[in-house]
Amino acid sequence: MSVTREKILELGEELILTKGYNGFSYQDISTVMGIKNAAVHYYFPSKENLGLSILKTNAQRFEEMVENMQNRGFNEWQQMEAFTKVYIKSNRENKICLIGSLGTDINTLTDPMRTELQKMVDRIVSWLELTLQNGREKGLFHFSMPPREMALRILASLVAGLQLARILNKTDFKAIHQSIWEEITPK
Amino acid sequence: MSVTREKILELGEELILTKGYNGFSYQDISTVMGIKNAAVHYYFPSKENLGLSILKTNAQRFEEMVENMQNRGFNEWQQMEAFTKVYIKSNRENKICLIGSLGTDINTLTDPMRTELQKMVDRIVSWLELTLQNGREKGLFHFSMPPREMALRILASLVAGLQLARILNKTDFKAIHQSIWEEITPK
DNA sequence: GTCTATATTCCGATAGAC
DNA sequence: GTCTATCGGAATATAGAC
Repeated sequence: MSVTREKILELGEELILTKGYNGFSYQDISTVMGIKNAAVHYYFPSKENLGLSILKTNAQRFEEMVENMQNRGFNEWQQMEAFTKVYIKSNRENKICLIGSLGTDINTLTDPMRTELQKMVDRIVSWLELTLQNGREKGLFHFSMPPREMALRILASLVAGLQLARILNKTDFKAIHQSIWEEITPK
Repeated sequence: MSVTREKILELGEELILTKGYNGFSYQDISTVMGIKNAAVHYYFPSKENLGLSILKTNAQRFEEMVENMQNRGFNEWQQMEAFTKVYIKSNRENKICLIGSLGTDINTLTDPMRTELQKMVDRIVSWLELTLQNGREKGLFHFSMPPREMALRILASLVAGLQLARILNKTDFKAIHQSIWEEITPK
């Protein structure tokens, strides 16, 4: 696959996470790369096309991470740790996550993008739910509410944690991150 | 104050909560009102001007709510309930909140808007922190982490709860809302 | 296959009509 | 004071050059 195409995908994702889907243009990408904005249209005919590709890349990245963790024999606690570490990295880089960013703009997206976003979030919540449930059965986690409720609550905390940290202070994300672990760690 | 101006403020806020700050235009407002887009510029010379007014209106609305609750002698539990009810209403109307919406677009906002947003969120977190702390001292709430940590965690859950609910399913917000109360209700 | 010149539409904003 | 006609520029996208 072309290196230019890869670079466009990378820049596009970064722009969605920093300026929002409706807050960046092909110009933003092309000027950084030293080409004309229309050159970007060669690789991604429409902005929706680019957005969709970024979404699919992310969904795939998630699947690879899960697969990789299972190949390495990570237990549920280690898997949760790896998942939250992705968010810690985003916070360090002043980025929010794809879910929070596209969640804001969802009503301006086309159906294919909306569907892909739903699919990805649904998959992440299901994985979180299963990981929490299995981990609790093994005594790695402690909580009393239904696993899906806990999964949604943790994901929500992480997603908006990044947004709040960008508005207020980076260290506020650490507090939110810590509170999650305080809630599920066995006493 | 002019009724046209009021209507513009109302529509502008709704658009920020449904399509995002960079996802709506003066056209969206003017067509609904049956006027030309330039007429909106008479009341709000620039989009930043409109955004700032919407932010200040919201901050003021929050202060009025707090004042009103204290005048009525609401205890901390009742105050928290009233606060979360605002989010339940937003969820019913398929809207996210101003914090989540502008949090996504923060890097595309002007300094005055960013400052106003920070001020508002800071105020809400401080109020939440104090309410949680006082309520805990009275035995109305039960939690072990620092009040500010809990305040950030609850706000994050509410903010992204709306975003997740819009992506997945309205009922998912109810699960998140319930999990908050399960966490702070004394056993 | 890769990119540029160019078209089209829409956005935010100004000057001026009533 | 209230609104419209209109502008300059930016955004997305196409046709065609190399």
